[in-house]
Amino acid sequence: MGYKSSDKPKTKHRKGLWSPEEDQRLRNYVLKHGHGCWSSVPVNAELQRNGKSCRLRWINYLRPGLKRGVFSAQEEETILSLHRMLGNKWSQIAQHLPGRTDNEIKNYWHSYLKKKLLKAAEARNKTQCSSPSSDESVSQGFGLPKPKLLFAEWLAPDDVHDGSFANSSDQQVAGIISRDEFDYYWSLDDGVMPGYSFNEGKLTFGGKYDHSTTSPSDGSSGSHDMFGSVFKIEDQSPGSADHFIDFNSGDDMCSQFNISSDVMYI
DNA sequence: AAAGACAGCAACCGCTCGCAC
DNA sequence: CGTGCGAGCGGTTGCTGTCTT
Repeated sequence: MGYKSSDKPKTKHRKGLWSPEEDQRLRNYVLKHGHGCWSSVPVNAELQRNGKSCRLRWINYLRPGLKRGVFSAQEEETILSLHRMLGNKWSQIAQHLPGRTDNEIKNYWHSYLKKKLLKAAEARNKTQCSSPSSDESVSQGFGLPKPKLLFAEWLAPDDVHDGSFANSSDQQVAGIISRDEFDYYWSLDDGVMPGYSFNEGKLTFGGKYDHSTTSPSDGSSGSHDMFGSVFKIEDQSPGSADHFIDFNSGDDMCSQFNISSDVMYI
């Protein structure tokens, strides 16, 4: 690995902060020619940076349509909801926040949201340390508002599109979908989901989370790996077929989501 | 006013993945 | 099938501005 000193590439790439001139060069070049192959961008744009650095600068700072400034409460809640589902998949989270970059979201998480979660957890632990049910604090997601996951299959199209369902459904569905995430954030016996039960790894409602269909082929699919499971939604209308979201399929599960406001539709 | 501590953010680094050969 | 290369991602680092002592 690595080069002997005599074999090192001749080009000395600049590092550190970008100057306004460099930004201007990169912006002009990409807007005019597109980036194409990033490794050729610095050469063509006469920048003493490497392609990787150019790409990052463009994506995180120069790209048109970027939203700068503080995150709104709605964006914050979206990040929290998605992070509970996806973990540190910043690029996937960023896809649901137009104008925000993965780097920005990641920084925001590390500098603010993570601390906020910890504080909330501490506060909850303090208030509940005398309570007999310590698990409850965990199942309620550090005291944060529960994400609202709605299954579009169940909704009238109008409801899905105008969001009215979302505004009236807080007591109908609130939660997220992996089994352990259920354990973690979803209090199934707290009455918010009448008619739903969770038995032997199966969530039974109109649809069910069928843990028995989990593929064991990938040993890495631990019990905390929602992607190692198949989420099965049974349409409640007679004669209709079951629907699966197969987290083993390799498909980007986010592509199957439609997020509107703070509500995620499947 | 100066120095140290801290927080936020931009950028770098190392790794993985996909693709072409 | 193995190798090389480019792109993309996530963790980490380090710079800079602000706050505290």
